Amino acid sequence: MAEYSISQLSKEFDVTTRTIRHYEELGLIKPARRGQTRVYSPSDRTRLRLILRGKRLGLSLENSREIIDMYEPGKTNVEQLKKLINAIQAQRIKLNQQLDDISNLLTDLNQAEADCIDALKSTGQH
Amino acid sequence: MAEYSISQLSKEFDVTTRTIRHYEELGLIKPARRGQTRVYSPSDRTRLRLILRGKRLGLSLENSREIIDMYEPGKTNVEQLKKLINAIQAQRIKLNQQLDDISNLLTDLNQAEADCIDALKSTGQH
DNA sequence: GCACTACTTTACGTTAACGTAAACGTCAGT
DNA sequence: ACTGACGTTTACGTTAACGTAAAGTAGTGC
Repeated sequence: MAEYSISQLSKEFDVTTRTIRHYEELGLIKPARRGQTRVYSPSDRTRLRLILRGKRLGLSLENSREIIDMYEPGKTNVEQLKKLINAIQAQRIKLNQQLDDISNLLTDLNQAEADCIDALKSTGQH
Repeated sequence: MAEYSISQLSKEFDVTTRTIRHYEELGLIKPARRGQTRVYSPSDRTRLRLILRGKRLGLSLENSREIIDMYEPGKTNVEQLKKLINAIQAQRIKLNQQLDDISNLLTDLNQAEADCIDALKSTGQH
């Protein structure tokens, strides 16, 4: 019914509730409240997903906030938009660098694995 | 002549000398010494490159050390080799996840940028 | 009514990855 | 002999991203 508790999200994404509250302290998520209890909307859930994706990519939470905020039009200020486009471009460059890194690392891993397998073979064992 | 000073490497890779020494404290690089001065070989330089690549991918230094150590045959112990192959496989899974993340993020960025440009157009400005 | 469970706030603790400062050695140039 | 430029060690400081413990609230089952 498009509504989540903190422990539900915590289980779904395998993070502690402390972590989720921490993101709120930093202003990354702003769940509604029923009484004093946090109530998360699908949109809140999406933000959490994006934050965690950012983490997997090695972004800081501050960095993730900026990126996530790009998706929300909000400020229709021209200068703001131009800044955003620049930020997007910068981010794209970083990501392409990461793609390159990953590609190289994968190649290296293949090589390392092949070496391992060779070494295993030469021991006569399996 | 296949030999580098700490400041040379620091400039080449745009990190501080403190950072390079820190990696040595953690046992990630073991440069030779001329007197008490550090002397880096091409192999040391490569290790540094790999560490920094790991950083860009969001790996911990500890994590990077493990990966880098995969490249050096060294232990021809069968169990060791099998453990390495497993580690490599795990790493590969993480990297493929990252590839997915990046691909998604790039798509999102394209969308965000398109939205920005649309917003700019509608203001009549350029 | 009482235990249980899930939620809350407050606040100090911890770890990784360096930053930064102090105090010193060594060699090249003037 | 003095001044930089570059190197060294030692050691405390800092920031991000939570962990962890304490103490309280609020509904649910029996």
